[in-house]
Amino acid sequence: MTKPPPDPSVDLGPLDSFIAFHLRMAQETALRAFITSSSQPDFRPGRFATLMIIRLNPGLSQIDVCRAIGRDKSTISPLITALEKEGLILRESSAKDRRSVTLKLTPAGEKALDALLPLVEGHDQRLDAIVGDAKPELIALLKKLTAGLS
Amino acid sequence: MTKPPPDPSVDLGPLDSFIAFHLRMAQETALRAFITSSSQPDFRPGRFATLMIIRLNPGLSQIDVCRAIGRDKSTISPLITALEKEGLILRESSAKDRRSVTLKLTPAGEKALDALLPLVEGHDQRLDAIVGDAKPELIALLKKLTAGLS
DNA sequence: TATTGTTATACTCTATAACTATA
DNA sequence: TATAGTTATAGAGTATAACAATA
Repeated sequence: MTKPPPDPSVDLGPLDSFIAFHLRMAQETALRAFITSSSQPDFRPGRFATLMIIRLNPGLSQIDVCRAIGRDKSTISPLITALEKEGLILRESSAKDRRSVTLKLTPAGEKALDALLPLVEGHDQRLDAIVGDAKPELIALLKKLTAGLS
Repeated sequence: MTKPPPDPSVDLGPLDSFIAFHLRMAQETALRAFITSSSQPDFRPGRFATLMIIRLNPGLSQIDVCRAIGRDKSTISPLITALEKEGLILRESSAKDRRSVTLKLTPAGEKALDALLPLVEGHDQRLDAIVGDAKPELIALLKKLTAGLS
């Protein structure tokens, strides 16, 4: 059976006034909606975010990517390896620090990212439509939470 | 190595204006902060939410719990089994529908939940302090997202 | 036929720890 | 000593599918 939709008829008590609870519900629901709507089996938010960050910050290292998206280096390693195998990114060892690598997109990577962008934008427009004018404030609050809890 | 803190110096481009991205960052950060601060190995948000919902809605079935927290029944089953084994909840088969069970807390379950509550409240007060007056609006927006995407 | 609950299984995401190589 | 990256491994958390019992 599939995951049932949330049922507001149940009394949530204090849960209903917890930011953390609603944060989780919204995030999970949004992720699920995204996966369903994209229907691209090989396409997960982490892939997109990584490609985008590399495009915008060519030459950064893996550890920089980790910091940007808040993951450990061991989490990023296999993803980077996969993207390289698929010919979407290039790794060169850094001249300055030979422990680290510099990352950039290949032309194929640029193309792949361009193809994904409308998909992601389409999804986020659904979210935009739901929150309406409050979007800037919502994003500001979410950023404050992320920063304030780090 | 540990997960590094988010680094705002990286250019996120369009990512920075995606609700979904910040939703994910905030939720993950909040979860991590919660686990760190509670430092109760056996205590995870899902356990707390389940106990609380059963307290407030005694007599509901497992499928009702699933709907309330947006999980599949196969996800809830082992959790309910564990809570019963620990003597925190009681299951009786429903008189009305013998396929389903009715759930309620035992006295030990009430006590366990009471012990957990301050921990959870303490954590959410951290979030409250960060968002300040905007809390009601934030929760309203998150609920709208959850409802609108279901 | 549909639903409640269980179970087996698998998948995704994540981190820790131990390692190499460099700094 | 500390950091960048790899790899092996393990642990949450989740769902799908098949099933039994019941509706």
